[in-house]
Amino acid sequence: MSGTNTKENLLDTAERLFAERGVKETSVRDITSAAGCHLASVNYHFSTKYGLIRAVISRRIEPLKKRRFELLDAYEAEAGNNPVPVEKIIYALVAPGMELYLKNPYFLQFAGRMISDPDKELRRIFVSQLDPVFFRVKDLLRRALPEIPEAEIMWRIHFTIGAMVHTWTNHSDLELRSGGVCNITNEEEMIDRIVTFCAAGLKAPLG
Amino acid sequence: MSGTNTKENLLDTAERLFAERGVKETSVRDITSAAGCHLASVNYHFSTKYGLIRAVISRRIEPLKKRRFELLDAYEAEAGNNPVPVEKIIYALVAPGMELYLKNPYFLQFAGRMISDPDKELRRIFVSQLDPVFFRVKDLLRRALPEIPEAEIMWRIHFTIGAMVHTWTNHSDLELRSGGVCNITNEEEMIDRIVTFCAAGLKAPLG
DNA sequence: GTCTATATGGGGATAGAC
DNA sequence: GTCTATCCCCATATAGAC
Repeated sequence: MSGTNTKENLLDTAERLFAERGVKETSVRDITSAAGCHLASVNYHFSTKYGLIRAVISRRIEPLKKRRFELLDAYEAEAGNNPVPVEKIIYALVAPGMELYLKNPYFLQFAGRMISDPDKELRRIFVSQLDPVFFRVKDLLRRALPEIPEAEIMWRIHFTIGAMVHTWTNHSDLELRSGGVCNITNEEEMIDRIVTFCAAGLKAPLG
Repeated sequence: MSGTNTKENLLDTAERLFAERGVKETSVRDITSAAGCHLASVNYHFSTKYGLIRAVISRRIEPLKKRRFELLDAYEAEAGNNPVPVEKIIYALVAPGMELYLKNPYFLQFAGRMISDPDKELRRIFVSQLDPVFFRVKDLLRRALPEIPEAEIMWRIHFTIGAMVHTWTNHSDLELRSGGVCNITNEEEMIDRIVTFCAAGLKAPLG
């Protein structure tokens, strides 16, 4: 392994092993030997193991955020002065993750776990990236659902994120439990499933 | 620390530290020194660290399952030959966790993370305990929602579990994000919030 | 049952040759 | 940029005195 490939190679390998075994459970030795390069290369390219973790995350999370904002921008332009439909707002939140998941499940399996990681620094990387999306979605939903109080909207976005993340991390348990019936074959079908469930929840009259 | 108190004390302390820092991030030394007893006591009472982890889990998870079944039994008796209302089915799934969470948040913060832990053995402890509840809930929901196909029902239970678990693990991030507006003060209010959202999602016509 | 001392292994990081 | 050898720390687990 030589040249600039080493860096990408380390990022790919670390991403996969972090997803399969966990961050703490994956040693720098595991990563370098699986990547076919040498122990010191991690410290050379990323200074510390922590630096490698941060690099694995930031490589994917920025494009994800960008894609969500692009979709929301498009829907808002399309709606003109009308509120953006709830389904479209949720679609913009859910679809970019699902697209990435089907191309490469490793990152989102890993990210889904990191969102509730006890390590505050690591969790903050995700939470702070999700913040702008959260508030944009909240403002759009307030216009679409004027009869639901703001606090309730925020809770319901929280539940939506929970349903989405649980799918990244745990859909294979459901596949097992259902005897293979509940599997992710079709991207749009899967996105629709989440959007239908969460949009109905978001619109629900107060209990 | 002497007598049988040591064992309970170790379980309580481990539960708290596992929730606050994570399992892998908490050493046996951390636990014993916080509990005020000595390093070897963990191996004496639980053989290994892994044995302690299993003991922490099984102490809470069995009563939780029992409570869910009790509620479902009561609702089913009450309904007679009619289907149990969707809201009550979801209530039985969600309420026992929320009750425990407000008495002692540590276990469910920890459990919520373990549900997607890469360690298959640990994850299986939860998944296998949740299995009977899952299938019971599924069967009751099929009767309550005959127009929704079984696979779709299972996906929607999966989303419900995601919303519930995300609340155990991440509601404090939402509290922060919302400037303290979204907090868990009232138990019944919080349960209603989840039940209203998820019941609407479960009943949603196919998209 | 409790505690000390210690065995044994694996971890991250670095110095310095190439 | 790459690789070896090594430093040093912290982990789990155990032997054996009390």
